[in-house]
Amino acid sequence: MPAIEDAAARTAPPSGLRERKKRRTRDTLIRSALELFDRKGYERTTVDEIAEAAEVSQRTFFRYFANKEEVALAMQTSVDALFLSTLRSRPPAEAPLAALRGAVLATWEGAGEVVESVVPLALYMRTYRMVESTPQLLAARLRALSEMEERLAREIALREGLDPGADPRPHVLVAAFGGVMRVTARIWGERGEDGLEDLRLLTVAYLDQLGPALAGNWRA
Amino acid sequence: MPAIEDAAARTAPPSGLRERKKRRTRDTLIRSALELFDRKGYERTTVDEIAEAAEVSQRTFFRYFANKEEVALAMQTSVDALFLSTLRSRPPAEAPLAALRGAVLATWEGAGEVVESVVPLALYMRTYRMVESTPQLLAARLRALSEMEERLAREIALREGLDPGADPRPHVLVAAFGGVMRVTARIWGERGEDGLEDLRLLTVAYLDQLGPALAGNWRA
DNA sequence: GGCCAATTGGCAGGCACTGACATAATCTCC
DNA sequence: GGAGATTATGTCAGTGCCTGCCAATTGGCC
Repeated sequence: MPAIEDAAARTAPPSGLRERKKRRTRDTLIRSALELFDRKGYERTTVDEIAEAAEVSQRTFFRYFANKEEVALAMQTSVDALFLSTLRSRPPAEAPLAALRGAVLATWEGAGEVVESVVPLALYMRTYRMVESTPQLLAARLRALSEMEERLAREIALREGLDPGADPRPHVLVAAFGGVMRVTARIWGERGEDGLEDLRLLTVAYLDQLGPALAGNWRA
Repeated sequence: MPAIEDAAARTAPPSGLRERKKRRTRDTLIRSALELFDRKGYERTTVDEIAEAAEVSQRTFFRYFANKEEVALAMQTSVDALFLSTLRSRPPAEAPLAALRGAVLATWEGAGEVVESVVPLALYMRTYRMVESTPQLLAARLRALSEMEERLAREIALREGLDPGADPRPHVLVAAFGGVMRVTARIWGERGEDGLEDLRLLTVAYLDQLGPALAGNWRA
């Protein structure tokens, strides 16, 4: 059930009845879980409750998701996959940082559809914030992002025709980029704004500060 | 048991017998845990085994550490605290990034002592690598680093006389810096080198790539 | 309809973690 | 140096996450 398979399953047309049913079960589990989390909080929701709401056994839940965290992060995982494929389709002439920046913004354009096919967008946004404020979920999310960065670095190295094992720049760039993305996510979560548009603006503003922030002396 | 208290307890001279005994129990728990983790692996070590090795009840273990992850990361938490205080004692004239860079290197100078007072340095280094390769621990570690970054950003803002809520630069700088630190930790972990010196060299090399990596076009 | 493979449910059990209460060890003050 | 307050520890019972195992059900295919 890694992200790659999810993306494939979501992209490929559902072949038989079996596949379609699995997809439906999975989506139902996600929707049930996120609604319960939203209503009662993550920690006070048990896996049994999620399974019951989705009308499957607890055992089946764990066949779809390795653990409780995974279902909470399922939609973000989908968006991550979308981001990666968006990056791949960026014009090769773009500079690395520009490509990353462009890919984020483009992803958030199309993310709405992907999300809405499973859960209401508003619920997703509340989940996004819940992740930021729930220690266990934040930890899991950060780990997922760390794996994501590894993939991004490889992608950037590929674009630039570099060996990612030899040249540090892809890793360093992606690390800096990822760092900024996390800061904006956190700060956006702390503020009360629900809108995706606020998140976009914040991201752009912060990304544009990367250069100035690294400049030697701010007081000059 | 947050990092702040630990640092205080470790710095302040143990007042009474009670305090000394608590410190000893805590250190014994850490040592027992890290040795077991090193020998049998993190997941295959139970809290009961750790408690037994330290000759306390399981319940007592959980009075010293909120969870199994915490004891695994205890030493890194101490080093983090050392890093923060090292940063505070940096000359105010230093530019932000230079201060961070200087503080890391200085910290690793003094970290040996802090660590050795509880566990052998070699065991600590193996633990460091174990964290990188154990998903659950890595997640917890990344979360701790994220909190650390928040503190660092406040510290940088203080140095520069800025309002961290208004000026994005402290957060952005620290995020980029933290990103690079994580990349070096991961890459160092993937390679086979045990030495702290290798980690130092890698860190310096990667930090120096921050500027070039952000430059518009690498192929120019 | 009937065989094969995949999916699901039910159950038992391990392990992390918590609340409640009793016991034992330190501390304080006289 | 002992009584009483304070704090640390142990024991026990219980909850919830997660897994292995086997039986039952369901969809794919001839």
